[in-house]
Amino acid sequence: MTLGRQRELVAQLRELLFPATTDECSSVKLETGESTTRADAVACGGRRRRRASGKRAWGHDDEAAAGSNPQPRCSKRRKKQQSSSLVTSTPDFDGYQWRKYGQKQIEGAMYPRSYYRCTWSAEQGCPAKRTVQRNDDDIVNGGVDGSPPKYTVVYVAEHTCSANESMEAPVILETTAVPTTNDNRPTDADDLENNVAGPAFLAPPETRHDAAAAAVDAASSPATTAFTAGTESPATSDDVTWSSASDHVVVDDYDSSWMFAGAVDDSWAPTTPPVESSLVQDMDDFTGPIRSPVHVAAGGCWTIDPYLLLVNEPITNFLAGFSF
DNA sequence: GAAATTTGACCCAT
DNA sequence: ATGGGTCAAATTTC
Repeated sequence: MTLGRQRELVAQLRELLFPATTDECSSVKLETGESTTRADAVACGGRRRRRASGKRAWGHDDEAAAGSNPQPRCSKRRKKQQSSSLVTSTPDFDGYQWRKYGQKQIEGAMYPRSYYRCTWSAEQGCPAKRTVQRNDDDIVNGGVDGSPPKYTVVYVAEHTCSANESMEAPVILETTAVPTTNDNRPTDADDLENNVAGPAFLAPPETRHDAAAAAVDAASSPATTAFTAGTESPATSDDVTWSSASDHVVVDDYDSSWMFAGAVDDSWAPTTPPVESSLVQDMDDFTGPIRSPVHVAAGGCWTIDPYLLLVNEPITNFLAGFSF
């Protein structure tokens, strides 16, 4: 593979992983499409729904809701809005913090679709949303060969939230469990911790708990574990079995896991041999966030360090995990 | 008690 | 009429 080709693939990957950071960081969206939303539809009379058989008396709800929701829903027509989608086995690791606001069983789909909006949608009016749905073919591919389940993630609208935690902190694209102590890391890694994944981005305990479920979920891959901070797992872990093989970092060329595992290891300890199992934390022992230096600041946006991507060769294998 | 998630109802586009 | 997206009360979790 030529360097140029690799860079091209890196650019594509960046688009996939940061579909919302389009202004400075990207200009192309892969697999773009149209989706609908009411969130930013035209202003109108502000009609509000009323439950026919509410679980609670409504009476005051119109006023209360109007007070809590400064931008009452008022659309008469859904506005077409551009979206981008990708297929990934690690849907959580997109660098933003999301709050789930709904889940629905989709007609003809085996798994429900989860709806998320930016955590800062209320505070900052960020319109970004996404849906996550596990692919149907997981029942065939995921359960037999041990490959992680794939999720189709559709992003709608771009983040307008300012330089808050979601941007200051990078994507936690970690797929390996790394001790949170600094003992095993060089100074530059410490800097990365402080600057890239500072305390501001540490997920609240409950979120980390959910992320742990995601980790277990992603751990269905024989080679890796996954973890994130700030997002919750769209998948349930009840259909996942924990693999003890995750105790070891193994570069897996099947999906994205290989990249982050290997890349992280190389960057966190550039002068040392590949991480040993002793450096990898058992999920059972995991108590803190996992940080990844895979993403670096570039032009005000968080992006992927091309070097780290190029550390490992089989990038095409990784990219094959996405749908183009 | 606060925050996040769950879940059934509601609403709109097709 | 129906499917999909959203709301918001109830529930769960910490």
